[in-house]
Amino acid sequence: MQVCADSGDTENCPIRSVLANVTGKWRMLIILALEDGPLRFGEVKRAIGDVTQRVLSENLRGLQRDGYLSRSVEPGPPVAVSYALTPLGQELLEALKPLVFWSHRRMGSVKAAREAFEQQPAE
Amino acid sequence: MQVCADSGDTENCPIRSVLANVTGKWRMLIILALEDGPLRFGEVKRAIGDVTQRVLSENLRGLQRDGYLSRSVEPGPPVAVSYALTPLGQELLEALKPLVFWSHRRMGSVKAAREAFEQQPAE
DNA sequence: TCACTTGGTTTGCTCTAGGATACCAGGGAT
DNA sequence: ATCCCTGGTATCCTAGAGCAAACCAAGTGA
Repeated sequence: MQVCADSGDTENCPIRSVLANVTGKWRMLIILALEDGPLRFGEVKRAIGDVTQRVLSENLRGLQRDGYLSRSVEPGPPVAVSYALTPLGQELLEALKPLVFWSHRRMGSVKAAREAFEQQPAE
Repeated sequence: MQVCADSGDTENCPIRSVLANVTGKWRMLIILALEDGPLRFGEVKRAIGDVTQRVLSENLRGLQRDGYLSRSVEPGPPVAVSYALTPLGQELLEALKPLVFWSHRRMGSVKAAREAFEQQPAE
């Protein structure tokens, strides 16, 4: 495969320089939330549920910075700010899907492994 | 798609309960390093490059806990401990590949977006 | 004038992943 | 006796992600 994981070439390792910014507790959730079209700030917040405004706006800015989503302000009476996936963000979403589907199918196996491991730290 | 990202149902959200443990700075790298067969502790460390023993053994334990890899000790004169992907771990690797390939192809776009964003915080 | 909405920012805290360094145990080799 | 090899563990510390709660600004409506 030869993807990296070798030599401390952090700068040119796609995992370290790209994927590291997709991890974190919220970013994947935000990208998935935007799958079906643009959402406003409050809608994203409601979709995810338990994220604070500060953390959400931080993460949105981070995703915008990496080019995954765009931010547009429509200055109606109550200022409306909406976020949408860019083409790059949609590509990322597609690349992400196999992983998301897999985790959905295998969640049970992982939880079982977890419990099994907890019970026998013997040996 | 309907994968979660809605309602604070953390427990049954595959992203939060499964994928959150694959993130972190080292775990993907470890899984990729083990793609071509079992490796011993020192070999994993050398493959990744700049990880401390403490952090590496923590992460290996975490991946073992979730059932992605197995640990086997062969008590030769210098004790040899080797790690290998389990079938579950290999499935995870397959699900991970599209994302890894994508990040490899698009690393340039992401870096460009990053630079463009830094230069115009105007407006 | 005051309260309410949306979409934030600011301050200050906590919690945990990760980092540096040292030590340990079993068995060589010298 | 002493030092090296393996694969760790023990301690202590730092930095950054995330949290809570307050504040802010523009506009609306009563």
